[in-house]
Amino acid sequence: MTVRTRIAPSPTGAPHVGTAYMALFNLAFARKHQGQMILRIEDTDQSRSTKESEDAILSSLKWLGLDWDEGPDCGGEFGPYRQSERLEIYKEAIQKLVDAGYAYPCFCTAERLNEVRKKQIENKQTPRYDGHCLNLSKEEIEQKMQAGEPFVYRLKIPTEGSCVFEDELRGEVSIDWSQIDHQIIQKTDGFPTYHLASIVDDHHMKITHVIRGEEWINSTPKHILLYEGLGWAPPSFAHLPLLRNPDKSKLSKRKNPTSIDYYKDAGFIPEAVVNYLGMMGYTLPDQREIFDLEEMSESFDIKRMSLGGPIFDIAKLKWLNGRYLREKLEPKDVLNRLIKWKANPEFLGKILPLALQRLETLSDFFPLAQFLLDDIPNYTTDQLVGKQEALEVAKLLKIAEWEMEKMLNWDRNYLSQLFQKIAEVEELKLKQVLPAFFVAFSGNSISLPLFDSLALLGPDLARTRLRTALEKLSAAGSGLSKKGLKKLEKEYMQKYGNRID
RNA sequence: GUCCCGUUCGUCUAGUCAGGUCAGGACACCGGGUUUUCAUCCCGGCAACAGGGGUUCGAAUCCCCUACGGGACGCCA
Repeated sequence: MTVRTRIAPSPTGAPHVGTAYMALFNLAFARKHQGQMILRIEDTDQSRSTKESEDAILSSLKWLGLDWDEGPDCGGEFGPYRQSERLEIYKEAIQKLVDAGYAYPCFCTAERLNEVRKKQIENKQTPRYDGHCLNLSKEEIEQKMQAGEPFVYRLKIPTEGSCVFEDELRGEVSIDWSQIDHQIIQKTDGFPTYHLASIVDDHHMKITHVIRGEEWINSTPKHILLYEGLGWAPPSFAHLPLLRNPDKSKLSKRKNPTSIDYYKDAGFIPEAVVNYLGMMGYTLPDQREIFDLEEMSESFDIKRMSLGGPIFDIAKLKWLNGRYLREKLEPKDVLNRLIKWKANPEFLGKILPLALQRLETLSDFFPLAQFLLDDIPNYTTDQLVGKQEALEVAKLLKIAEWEMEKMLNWDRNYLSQLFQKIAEVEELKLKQVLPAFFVAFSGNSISLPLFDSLALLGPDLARTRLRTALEKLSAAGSGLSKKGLKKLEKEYMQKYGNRID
């Protein structure tokens, strides 16, 4: 039997290093066993999935050199590789599950479900569907469906006993069925949820080994049950540890740059990033620390994974990147990388119009442009705060961070509108709002036009700079307190609308 | 709250499966050397088996309990 693994990113945001991490290990495993890795797009959430995100994820993984054998871009024997194009297959599976008594329609409204959940939490129970629609008669179901009532399909969970499965890394895992919710497998919009779609696809795409994040352990019983209901043999499961923030929580963009694009923009080279990810939770048998995917694959043994969640340490990544630049690459290669990165006519050409009026000699150019080439510019907290109140500055920075997350398009126009809006809502003049941002983004109170610069800087570096500024304020004791942050968040939601993550 | 998973230097980890070398390496940090500065490079140092109980001649390693950390509990994935 050919080993087949997969990565299944959801195209709902920036390409995440966690996706790259999973891709790397899936790939190493597949390569070791002369198998294939496929890439499948899990776009069953119609409201959040975007083509832009899908393209960004594919191109980031390619940049890293983590390539797949079958996928939406290159096709393959078991396509299509985009779940939104496989709806008929899921419909069929759901019908099969209903017929076999493993799934049932549910007509409960969101309001009722919220209420039930609220009560359960109050009573310190695990929130779980109460089985209300399980008791509907055939006639009732038919009547409701005929009347066009919206409904979902749920998975029927055994009432007693437990699900025991084998995790390749952890051994036997046992979870009581009483802990498992009657998972929705088809939503009101007719789309399947992740759980259903992924197991149907894994089966049809002949996936033999599901290697995924630890966050999925608790839903594995649902998946096993789905396999059973469909009469299919489940693949083997291996749950890898999750990458962590320095505070040990799951890696998140609030606390750490998580976008692969950030590392690209900040001047890391793909080989070093991949190598670094490979040493998170894993060591080669001979303990060498410089290695590429091929070397890793040769000796790869998933059993060597260590299970404690590794903290993503940018300092070590930088050291490793440095070693690549001076040991693995020739100077001419470094030069080529530099050119490909930002030292090219396209990029510099975009900066030039912004700097031109400020030039007396050519030598004035690079100092002005420097902050667009830097990872993080240098400045003091005093410079950042200027003549304003430190706390006000912190609030503005935080609001901008939240607002930037809502941006669909990263261009000058949207950025300009963003700051206009903040000025308006905060009842300030734009020139009162901007000084701190000049310093946070450029390291200087005098700089190139802000919005144009930000457009060139890109969302990932921009966000990191905001976070750095906020951290500087906190370190100086003049940042937002936990309480202050909560209050600000509340005010923000009133004045600017909901936040998105 | 309930359940699941985890726990070796500050961080990444080797050693655990087949109990028996001063618990090894790397990052960071500190000190020294090379270098006109800095960086690189070289040398040295600091620093860990979460706690308790068992099993054993012997436990980081096997078993149990506790603590701590993380994750899951969505018509998200």
